[in-house]
Amino acid sequence: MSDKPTTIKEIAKILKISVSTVSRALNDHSSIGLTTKMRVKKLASELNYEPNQKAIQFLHGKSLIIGVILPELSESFFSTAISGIEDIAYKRNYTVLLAQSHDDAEREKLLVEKMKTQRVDGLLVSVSKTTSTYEHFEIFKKLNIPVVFFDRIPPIKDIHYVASNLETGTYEAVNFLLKKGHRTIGMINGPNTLVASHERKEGYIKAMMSNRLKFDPSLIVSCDLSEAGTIEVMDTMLNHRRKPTAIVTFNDYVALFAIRYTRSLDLKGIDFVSYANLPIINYMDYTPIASVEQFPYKQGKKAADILIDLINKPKTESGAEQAYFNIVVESELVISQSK
Amino acid sequence: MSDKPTTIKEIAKILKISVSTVSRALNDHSSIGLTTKMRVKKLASELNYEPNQKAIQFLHGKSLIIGVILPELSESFFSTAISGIEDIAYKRNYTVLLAQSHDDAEREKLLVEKMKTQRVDGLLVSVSKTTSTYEHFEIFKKLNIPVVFFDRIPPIKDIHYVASNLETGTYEAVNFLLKKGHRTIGMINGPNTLVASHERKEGYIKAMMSNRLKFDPSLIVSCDLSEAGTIEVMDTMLNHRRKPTAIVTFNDYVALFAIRYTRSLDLKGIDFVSYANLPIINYMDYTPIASVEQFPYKQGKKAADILIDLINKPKTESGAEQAYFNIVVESELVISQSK
DNA sequence: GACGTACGGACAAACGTTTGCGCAGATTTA
DNA sequence: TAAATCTGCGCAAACGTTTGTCCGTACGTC
Repeated sequence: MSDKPTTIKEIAKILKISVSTVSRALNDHSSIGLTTKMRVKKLASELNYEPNQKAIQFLHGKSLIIGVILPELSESFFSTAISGIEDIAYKRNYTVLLAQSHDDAEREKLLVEKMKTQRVDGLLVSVSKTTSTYEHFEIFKKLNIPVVFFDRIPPIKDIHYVASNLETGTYEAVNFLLKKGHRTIGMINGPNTLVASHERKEGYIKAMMSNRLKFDPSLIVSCDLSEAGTIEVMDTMLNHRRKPTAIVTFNDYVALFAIRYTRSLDLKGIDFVSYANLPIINYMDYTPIASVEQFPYKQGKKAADILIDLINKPKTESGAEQAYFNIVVESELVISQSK
Repeated sequence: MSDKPTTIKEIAKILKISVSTVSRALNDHSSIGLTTKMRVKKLASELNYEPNQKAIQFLHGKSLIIGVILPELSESFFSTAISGIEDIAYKRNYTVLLAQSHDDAEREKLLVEKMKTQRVDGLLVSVSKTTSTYEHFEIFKKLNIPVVFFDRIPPIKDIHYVASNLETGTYEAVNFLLKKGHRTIGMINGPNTLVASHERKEGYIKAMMSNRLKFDPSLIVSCDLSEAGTIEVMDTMLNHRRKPTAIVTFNDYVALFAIRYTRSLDLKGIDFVSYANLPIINYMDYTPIASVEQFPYKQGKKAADILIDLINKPKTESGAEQAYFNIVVESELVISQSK
């Protein structure tokens, strides 16, 4: 009784009907009589019958598992995203096979292998910072397993991805600062290799243009995002012939470093705007006055939805043009509660 | 070629040997000749053969999946824990089926159902705050599927669990403060209903006792952990006839609230010790001088290890005494880098 | 030359489920 | 009344792998 789970066979034997009839009855197949259906369902629930998912998945050649590879599970942005991913996967009857690369390209490669071995039906990836080659994802294309990239998009063509467009939010951010009266706005940007850096820059430029202001490229500086790097570029900024009265920072960490540094210099009056990565920022004293929100939860949901859509999409005939999802979740400026 | 994955059958056909021979060859069975083994393995790797896990799992009646139900994936403590869980699961060839209850007892019940349907081999649970009945876990006992509770332990007997003992860390914390010369140490504790509050209190008392100091119960105050609540109890503390020179706070949030409040009052010289929940705390200016670390990553690893051990343990004969794992991960005081 | 004994490999069953096909009996249609 | 259609159900194959059993060949022993 409390040993092995009930199978469809046992039900068939007890009811003295065939296994196929039981199966069809449980699946409400039209060719089964109402009375038979009732009898089967009744007994099934009495015996606590649960269909063996493994058998079904095996039969259908589907695993109902989506692989998710993220750089760091403990980072707020990603753990929020995974929350969205899980919610969608759950809703659509998929299981999440979770793994983290710890921003290590080698480990990422291994994980991709593992996902292949586990025969995931689809893969959701936010590539590690150190990943520079992308052949390991090609295998999935060959196997017809959809891959959706998420947030950190590799610079290759013909891929599905979901990412936030930081241009919009940046545009709003700079606009906001201009409206507040700032005229010299600095930007601590990330490495030029990142798409995200480019978007920030574009947003900045567009905001200046649409306000008919001259764009001064020297006010945008690149930074490796470390504390030392931040301090270095802050020095550059502060010694600039046009010292900024407001600074847009690449992320909350950079903002924290920069704010701490200005305060250590007893500098006041510089307004900071950042990009929301850290929930805790709300609990702090000296924080950016506004923040570009990227909605990781929403992004995660969207990415999972697309991936599962792709999995269930009828096969494209070979040669047919494949459509690639390039979903952009618009970022948005959120102004901090004044305290 | 690039369509369906290679199967053992195809290898057999190409090599004109039987499927079983191929299987045994790949598994290094002793009854297969060396030359055959070589030929099989060579072809297998050429064809990128990967054993179909679903088929194997199905055959063995094992899913190789462990279910993990946590209250909130986006909370740092839990996302760090899941990181540890995943690392162990990965290492031991298990897959993590992840779900979050959002601290909702109803949803938790549903998830437990779902896990049963998915036929997980084991379940790892940190119960939701609102869970008050525990029958939904009984089913697993009946089905002989091990359940390991994690961090948030339900108040029932005969269960496996892994949790941290905050008493040790608290003891160290208070001791540390005493050694630093503090004699009046306050504690902002959580609701009395929580086991965790009790452990903190015990640690506090033991530290005082072992230093032959009088324990003043009025120095320990209960708090609802909100900002308003924190400020309220801080007022109580600060107006206490014995104003504390050091305060142990229930968690980092409370510490932040309290520190912010003292600074808004221009109060200096109070040392804070907290319990580590937030990684970001390291990036901040005014932080606790020390922190009781609970090692969620380590806890997660331990819990996953125990669960998988239980899964693979030979069945206990009915009637035999079942041993329950009650693992306590000691908490530990970590002193902040002086800056 | 009859025997035991390795060795290398094949055969087939089993896991639980779905599903195409076929086959009765009952009902409707011509 | 015979033929066509419908209804309800059973048979058996299939998914990929492991594993117990059996079979044939070659070798060595008495």
